[in-house]
Amino acid sequence: MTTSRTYHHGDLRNTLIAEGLALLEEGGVSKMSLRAIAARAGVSHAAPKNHFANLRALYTAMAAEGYRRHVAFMRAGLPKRASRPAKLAAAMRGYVRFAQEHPHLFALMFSSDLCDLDDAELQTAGAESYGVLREISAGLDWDKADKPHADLRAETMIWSLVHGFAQLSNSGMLSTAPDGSALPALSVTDVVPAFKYRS
Amino acid sequence: MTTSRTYHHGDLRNTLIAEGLALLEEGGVSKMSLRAIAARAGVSHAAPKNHFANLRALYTAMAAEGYRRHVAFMRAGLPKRASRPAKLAAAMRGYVRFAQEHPHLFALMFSSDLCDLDDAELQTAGAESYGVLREISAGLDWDKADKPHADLRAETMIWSLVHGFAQLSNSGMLSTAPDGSALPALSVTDVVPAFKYRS
DNA sequence: TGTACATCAGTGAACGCGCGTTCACTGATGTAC
DNA sequence: TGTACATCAGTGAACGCGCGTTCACTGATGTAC
Repeated sequence: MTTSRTYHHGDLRNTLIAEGLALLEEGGVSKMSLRAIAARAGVSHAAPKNHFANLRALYTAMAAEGYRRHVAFMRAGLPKRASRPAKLAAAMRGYVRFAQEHPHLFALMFSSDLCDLDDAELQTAGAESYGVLREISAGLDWDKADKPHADLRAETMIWSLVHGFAQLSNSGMLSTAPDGSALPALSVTDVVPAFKYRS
Repeated sequence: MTTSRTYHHGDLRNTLIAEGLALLEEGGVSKMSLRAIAARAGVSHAAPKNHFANLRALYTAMAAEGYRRHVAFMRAGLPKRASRPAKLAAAMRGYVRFAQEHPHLFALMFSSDLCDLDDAELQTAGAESYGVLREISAGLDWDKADKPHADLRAETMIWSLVHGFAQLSNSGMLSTAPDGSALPALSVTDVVPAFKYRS
């Protein structure tokens, strides 16, 4: 947002996405509305119509931006020259750390209630995020590598594991036992099965 | 709902929970409201106040009932006399099948936006559900069983795996590849690492 | 067995609120000549 | 370089809607005597 305001904003589309994400991080889904986001962007609540057909389209664009940040998070922690297992561990930790640091955004990215999950831009961004785990887990050799679809099973296992861990962690279910007592903090990598790579 | 209606309903509390769950299954979270549930129960929308302080309390009671059904689902598929690995596989499949057959209820049960996750009744019901997996994965011996918190790590791995698999499955992300092509259908048990039991 | 009365669990109208959307409008910008 | 004009991207008021909540009320039930 520039200090010298003009009648025309200049970059309202991106500003709406950015302010929407900021509002989401602060207050969660329940605090988001077209009016609140427009107000934060310093614009009347009818202005977004020029850039997004409806609220759902704005949420979808926010989710796509979420995936881009998600990819960046995973890539940021990836050591350049390291063993593949070390890279996999880094990517898994990045996945979970993103979810933990941006719980509301993480939830938005998987919410069919709020986003159009079939949107092309969202699909593209999501595919790139998924691709990070996919690449690293290709050729991952574990107990059932002889069974069909070895690579698919490996990437599905890794993805389920990090995704479930992230969700449960965000629900507070990994830090407190059913009886209410505190649990020792586990990392997602404490919970990956043993494996090696075929190649 | 009885056919001969009286002024006093007789079992409105349970009816509200049941009709709320029915509405949730049919239309998802966005179709739920106090007014809609009351109308479904054949009662004015002020009547629920006598049984639930607010909407959140009703949602929380619905989620608790969800956990009870969740437990029943997992237990229903458990073979009485079978190896522990076979029991674990059955419980995992029950967990995922529940989520797939009741996606909206499953989402409600983990939603801090809608439910009071600290509610005593909800905690009790949730602990029993968690307990099923916990019991079966106690003593599960996998690659890192010598490391600390072996049992905690085992149950966390199993839980993360089934939970993540269920979530991703419900988001449609396990049936369609990033490029849009169809994927072979995997079961959650295709994705569990090898293990044996210590005892 | 009948009556009085407190309590419980409903009714239905009204309230205020925030929402997304619509609409006539207007200021700013870019282009043609 | 100046003017006319189309187009773009805003404004702000108004709309209707569904929501949860409140409130005075009333019918049904249970209990005391």
